[in-house]
Amino acid sequence: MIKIAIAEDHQSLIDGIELLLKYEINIKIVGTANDGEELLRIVRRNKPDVVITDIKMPKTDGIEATKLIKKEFPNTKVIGFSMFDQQEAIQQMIAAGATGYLLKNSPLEEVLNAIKTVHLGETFYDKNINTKFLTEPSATTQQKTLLSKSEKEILLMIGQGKSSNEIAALRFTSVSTVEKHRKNMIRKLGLQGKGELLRYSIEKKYDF
Amino acid sequence: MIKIAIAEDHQSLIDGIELLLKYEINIKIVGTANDGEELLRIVRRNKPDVVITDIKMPKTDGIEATKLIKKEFPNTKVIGFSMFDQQEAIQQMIAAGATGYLLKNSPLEEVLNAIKTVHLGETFYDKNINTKFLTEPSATTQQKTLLSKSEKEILLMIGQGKSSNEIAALRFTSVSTVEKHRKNMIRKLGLQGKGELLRYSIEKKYDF
DNA sequence: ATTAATATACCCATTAGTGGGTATTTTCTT
DNA sequence: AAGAAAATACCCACTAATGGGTATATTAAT
Repeated sequence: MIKIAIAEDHQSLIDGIELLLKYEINIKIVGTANDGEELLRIVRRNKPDVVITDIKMPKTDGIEATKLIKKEFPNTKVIGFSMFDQQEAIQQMIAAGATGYLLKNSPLEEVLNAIKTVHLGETFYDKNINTKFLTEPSATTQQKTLLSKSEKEILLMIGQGKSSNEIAALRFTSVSTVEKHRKNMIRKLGLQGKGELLRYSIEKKYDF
Repeated sequence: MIKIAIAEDHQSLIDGIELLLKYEINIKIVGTANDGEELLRIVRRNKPDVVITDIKMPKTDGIEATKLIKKEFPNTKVIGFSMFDQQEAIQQMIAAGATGYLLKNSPLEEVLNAIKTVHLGETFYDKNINTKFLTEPSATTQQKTLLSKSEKEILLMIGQGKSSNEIAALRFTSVSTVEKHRKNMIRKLGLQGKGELLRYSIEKKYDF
């Protein structure tokens, strides 16, 4: 019996997966969540063998949730689930400890294949994922260390519409520091133009 | 027997709906599509009684598709399907002829309720939709003529990351004019702060 | 323990965008 | 033809963001 937990902010999709797994006698759904915090509670309580989690979720995102799950329960297998073939998101999920990845525009039956595969300890990546970069550590390493912790934190706030002034106040640092981080990010990401950092942070929220 | 067509760019969700409707003896899925053009072909070929369509889709979006369907087949009922409670999107779908609207974060069973309801000629709106504005024509009318032609054109370019300078050059007008249009839009939309117009234009693209 | 990376904070200069005006011409509506 | 709405274009002033520097303390990695 494989115990499954699902986290995904679209209830309709959870319901679809539940329907799919309903008649699988050796698979049981032990919990579903619409955000990362709820997922964590379910995992701690029901200790599933396999977790399927969306990346973009309220409160705690899938990447953070995966890190925490793997830290507490290293034997629990995690399968990432998202809209697009976003190299960065997939890399981060794998770095966080996921051993499977599914895309939402693939047939639902793939969920079943993925569950069975990762439960055996193997990796499962959706056919539509460009797996080239997974074997090329060069590109991977570059991308991985692109943005630092503070930079990501600031980028998130930029995406929430906050100005450098507001961000500085919230972080108890000077405006110059925030501006410095902005400039460094612009350089690292190869952007140019006034609104481009804002655009980048907004689009990142949606593209996975 | 109610004949259904589904258009939705996430195959997994289509599969979920198919599973749900599988054992409904008086409902039959006559076709599924991942974009608007495909949906049109299915509707012309199989003449479904009820169409369930996502709004944000490749090629032809759900609003356009609905207009074309209702033009050719006025008796076909259309149910809109999208992520969020976006007033504007819902209004446009209703204006295009939809008589039902579902949100993706609602339980999948709602799909069944919606199909049965709209098939009877009634309207069905998801419980989580704020339906106030549907009964208040004042707000509706205001919104419809909010932005003028030039303003929309400029807003689109802003969303593409163009600066006022670039927009002015592309439109063969002065920068002051573009800036004036920006200010008018900011006033009309009730925005404030530097990046907010950019954010508005970007989010408009994604939020439905 | 030493080095590398990150976070902190400032300097100066420039530009894009915003806020608040006015005014003229063009286009649409009736 | 008259009036309303939209598009055009400018004024002044202000702020936030960017580009390009430097410098020091703190953290992380080896």
